[in-house]
Amino acid sequence: MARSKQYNEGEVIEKAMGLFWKNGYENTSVRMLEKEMGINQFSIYASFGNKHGVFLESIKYYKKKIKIITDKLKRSNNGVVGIKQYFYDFLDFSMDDNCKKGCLVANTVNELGENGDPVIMDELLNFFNEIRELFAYNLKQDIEKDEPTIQKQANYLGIAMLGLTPASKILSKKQLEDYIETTFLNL
Amino acid sequence: MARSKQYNEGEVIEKAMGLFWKNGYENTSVRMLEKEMGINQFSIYASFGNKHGVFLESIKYYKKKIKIITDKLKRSNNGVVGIKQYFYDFLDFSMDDNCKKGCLVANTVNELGENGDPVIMDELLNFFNEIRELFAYNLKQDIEKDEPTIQKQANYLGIAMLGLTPASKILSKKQLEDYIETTFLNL
DNA sequence: CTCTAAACTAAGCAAATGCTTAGATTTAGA
DNA sequence: TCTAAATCTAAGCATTTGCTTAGTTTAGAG
Repeated sequence: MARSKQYNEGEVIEKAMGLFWKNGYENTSVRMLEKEMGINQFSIYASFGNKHGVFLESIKYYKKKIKIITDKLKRSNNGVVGIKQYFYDFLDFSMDDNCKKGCLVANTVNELGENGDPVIMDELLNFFNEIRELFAYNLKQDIEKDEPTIQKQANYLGIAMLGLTPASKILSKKQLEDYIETTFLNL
Repeated sequence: MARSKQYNEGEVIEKAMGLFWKNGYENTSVRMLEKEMGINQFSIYASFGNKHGVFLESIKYYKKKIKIITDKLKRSNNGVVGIKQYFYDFLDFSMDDNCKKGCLVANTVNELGENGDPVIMDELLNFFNEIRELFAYNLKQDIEKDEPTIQKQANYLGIAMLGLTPASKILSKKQLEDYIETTFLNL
């Protein structure tokens, strides 16, 4: 009946996500997206409505991408040892040819703060809570821990995870590794 | 000989810092600064050169402002107990009529990343190191600790401090307090 | 008081922003 | 093969960005 799209929406969103991850929301312009995604502005607006829409899809794509390491943690059965491995896996995940991008979710929380769009902020808080619950699930494998301890430690590890993002932007890998080691010392 | 300035540079920088702290660098426009500082754009450029200059002065002013709580830590003689109090003091410091602004330094690290202006990034890294050294100084008061332990713990606490900023933007005060408690459990 | 040098106001600059629209191009079904 | 519908290109829209400049006001030395 008519012409078909000459691009794959998933593929172009992956590229968009890369830009947002590296530069943040405001510091990524539609012109930059156009160039990186390899399609015209018209096509961007036709597929995703507006810049906000491209960003929301990018967040979803990020979650899909990070699923590789969260699934690994889900399969792990070592309690706190598995979570510690998750921290190291995340360091690799967030490092892209020596460019420290941190976590897209943490970056966005930092940029938009509490004045950010409610739809986006809700998405981000949900992501944080999923990770926290996953930590709690794994901590339960350490049989000696009671429920209040598990919840406190899961919360602690969630925030420690968030902290890795600003830290990774100014510190050396050695310092980050020392940090992870000390973080898990008293659990 | 000529007209004198009708504003105090320190006073207007305090207001500028408030905006940068709340909104970040890119999300604060010169028009917004003009309004908040209460002076014309011409005066801004006459006093500080450009937006970048206003921001640098704002960072310096922030350091001066946070000195109140770092000085308190310097005077403290309780080792790790004093540092823990510093964490709580910082929570109060960064909370402004229920608006969670985090730490201006951490915010900027997050926004600009490693692509940020070298002069600014240097200023930020210096600030982090000063805090880390202050932590080390206080940790030395705990006589049972050896030097390598002190350095690792100081690094750990510095990053934990950084993490408080993204965390404060989505989590409750209770969660942040739990986090601080767990952070200091095994030090 | 006068005069000059600095500080003021406000209009305006080019460039970049998010988004739209007019028109050419392509493709699949009649 | 023709036609209609969806895609594409690229120019252009109003607004905002950081910064400048022309022209007025003001204060203090002589």
